[in-house]
Amino acid sequence: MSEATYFILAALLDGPLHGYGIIKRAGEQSDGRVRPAVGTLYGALDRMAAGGLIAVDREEVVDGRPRRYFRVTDDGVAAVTKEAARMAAAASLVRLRPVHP
Amino acid sequence: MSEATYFILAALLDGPLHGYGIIKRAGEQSDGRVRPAVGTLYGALDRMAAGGLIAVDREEVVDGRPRRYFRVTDDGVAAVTKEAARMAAAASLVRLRPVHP
DNA sequence: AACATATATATCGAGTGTCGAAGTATGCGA
DNA sequence: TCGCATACTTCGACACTCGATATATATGTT
Repeated sequence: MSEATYFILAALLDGPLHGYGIIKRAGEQSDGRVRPAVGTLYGALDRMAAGGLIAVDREEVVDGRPRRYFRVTDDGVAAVTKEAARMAAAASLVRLRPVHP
Repeated sequence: MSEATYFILAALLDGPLHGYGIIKRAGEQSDGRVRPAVGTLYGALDRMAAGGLIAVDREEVVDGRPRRYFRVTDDGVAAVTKEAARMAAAASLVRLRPVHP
């Protein structure tokens, strides 16, 4: 799983969001460090929808602008949880590394 | 920093290694989950050497086969440490997420 | 003896993912 | 009125990863 995919799924864990909302949420959740580009977002969204990790929740029109809300599926929750464990393990590799004097 | 880059740097933290040794070490350190392909390895090695994260430690010939040992530089240690912190934070995003009943 | 596997490096093309720009459109604040 | 934030889509350029290929030796397996 790519990092963009991970942050997009993480952004959806608190409830359905539309594309632009996901970008903002990812930025908030990472203190501004991760801001997926639009091209990245919609590509990842398409792939994840095809893979069953997310689904279109609903479509609205607000102020004449369309909004597509996505929600994470059970498979998506499982995938992002597994990925978080994998990342934590990878981080420990360096962070908890034995000292070599 | 890509994941391959991260695992290659992590593999070098315990001392200089040659290319093939890095692939094996990455596999060991990740319980077989990460095995960079040769193409990935040499590409990453070139990029990191150009970026000053690693350097050629020495070159040997063992059993008629050449070996190039790489070592991580101070910049490389700093980079991989920073990346580990970033990954741990990203993992916490999902792992320590507040419960939404 | 023949074959597969492991060790070891290098390169190349194919595929995938990421980025930023461009295009389209509205509302709001300076 | 100008610029910025909001909002979606598509496109080309670029970077990264993979696996195959090439080359070569040693060891283990059938």
